[in-house]
Amino acid sequence: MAEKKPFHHGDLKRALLDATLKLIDAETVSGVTIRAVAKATGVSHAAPTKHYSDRRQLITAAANAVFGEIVELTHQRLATSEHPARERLISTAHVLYEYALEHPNRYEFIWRRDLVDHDNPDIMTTMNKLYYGYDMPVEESAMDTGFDSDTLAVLIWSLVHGYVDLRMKGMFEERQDLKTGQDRLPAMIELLREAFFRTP
Amino acid sequence: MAEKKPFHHGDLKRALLDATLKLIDAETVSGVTIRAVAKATGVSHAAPTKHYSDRRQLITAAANAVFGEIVELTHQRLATSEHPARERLISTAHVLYEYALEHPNRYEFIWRRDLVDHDNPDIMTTMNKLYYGYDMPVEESAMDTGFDSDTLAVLIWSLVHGYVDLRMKGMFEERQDLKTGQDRLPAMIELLREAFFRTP
DNA sequence: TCTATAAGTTGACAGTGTCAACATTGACTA
DNA sequence: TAGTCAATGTTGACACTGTCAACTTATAGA
Repeated sequence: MAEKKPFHHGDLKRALLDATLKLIDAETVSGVTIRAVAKATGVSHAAPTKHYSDRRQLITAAANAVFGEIVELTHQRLATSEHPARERLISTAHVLYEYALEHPNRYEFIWRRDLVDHDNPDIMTTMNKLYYGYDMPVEESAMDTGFDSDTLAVLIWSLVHGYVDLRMKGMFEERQDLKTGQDRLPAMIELLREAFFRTP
Repeated sequence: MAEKKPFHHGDLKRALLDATLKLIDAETVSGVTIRAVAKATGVSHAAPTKHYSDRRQLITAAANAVFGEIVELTHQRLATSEHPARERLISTAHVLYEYALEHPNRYEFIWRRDLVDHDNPDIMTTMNKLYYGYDMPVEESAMDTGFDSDTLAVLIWSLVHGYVDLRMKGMFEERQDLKTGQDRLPAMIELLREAFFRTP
């Protein structure tokens, strides 16, 4: 019990990142102050600046970690999902959807332009992996249905992101007529299935 | 030129709101500090607290003004749009889209839960007017196409909002394969037209 | 005319990010 | 093995923020 505080932390950079994610989960990204992260890691208030030059850099690193998780889950899901292209496409949509519902605070902050530097090299690398995961089934689906693949990709992305975003913001709960059905994505997916994938 | 500063401003509450919107347009919502708004209005740093108890209340008032504008535009557009329900529905989508592209900073901040109190009575009143504008053509379209109207409404909202949101965040510019087509909503709308509105 | 109160001002406080100056440690080199 | 230097951490300071209490000024109504 004598070994209290070694001057050097060992892996402070990683520890700061973990503390940041924990704070985001617990009290949204606005709870992430440099000083709070430092305190949570048991280190002086200015120590983080030695590893992350900025608050923005710290939060950007956290966003990169989150995007990484989503990439991982997407690739996993694609590896195990059914063959037909339309089902693979829908699977990728569900990954995003489920992650957002399970980690709302994380899903919210990764899109904050003021807090996350989306031009950061690491982020861009992660993003490309993400695109790769989504593009594959999109291409297949497009060939299947005869629709323009770019448009189809943007449509799926927009639809899922938009629904998740608005839902997290409580838009749909306010409406009396929409109050009942909480989980509306399945219905929307079904509607898309009918619309896009019915054989003519 | 002698009449410099009357102690009472006259309509400071309104002036503060205008200054807030101007700041949002000029440098995003993060530029809206109480003190900056006060200075822009030529008033002391604590004066705003007499009209808006909080920074949050001030920004909420600004959001209410923006939602009001969107309501106004929606109703205008519906009054002049073509009769077929599908076209009226698409018109409402375009209102949101065009407003967002013209005033990106405004469209961005109105959804910020941490800055805007969406439970505020004024906001809720404005929201209801907004829903009313969208619901009317949705109902008609649903009857036209045989799809569930709630699902259709959520789908349109989600799609437009999602596209606008992701586009503003630069998601689509990063992709080499999507770099060319900047304005992709028309194509998506066309795709929806084909998918939903083709007569079976 | 008097007075309560709405509307503004001033000064203070704690919390924030960030920087410069200093202290400690460990790794590399001679 | 000794010595040095860069990396890592600490401390103290600064300007800026939102917010509050205490004070001042002007206005509306009795």
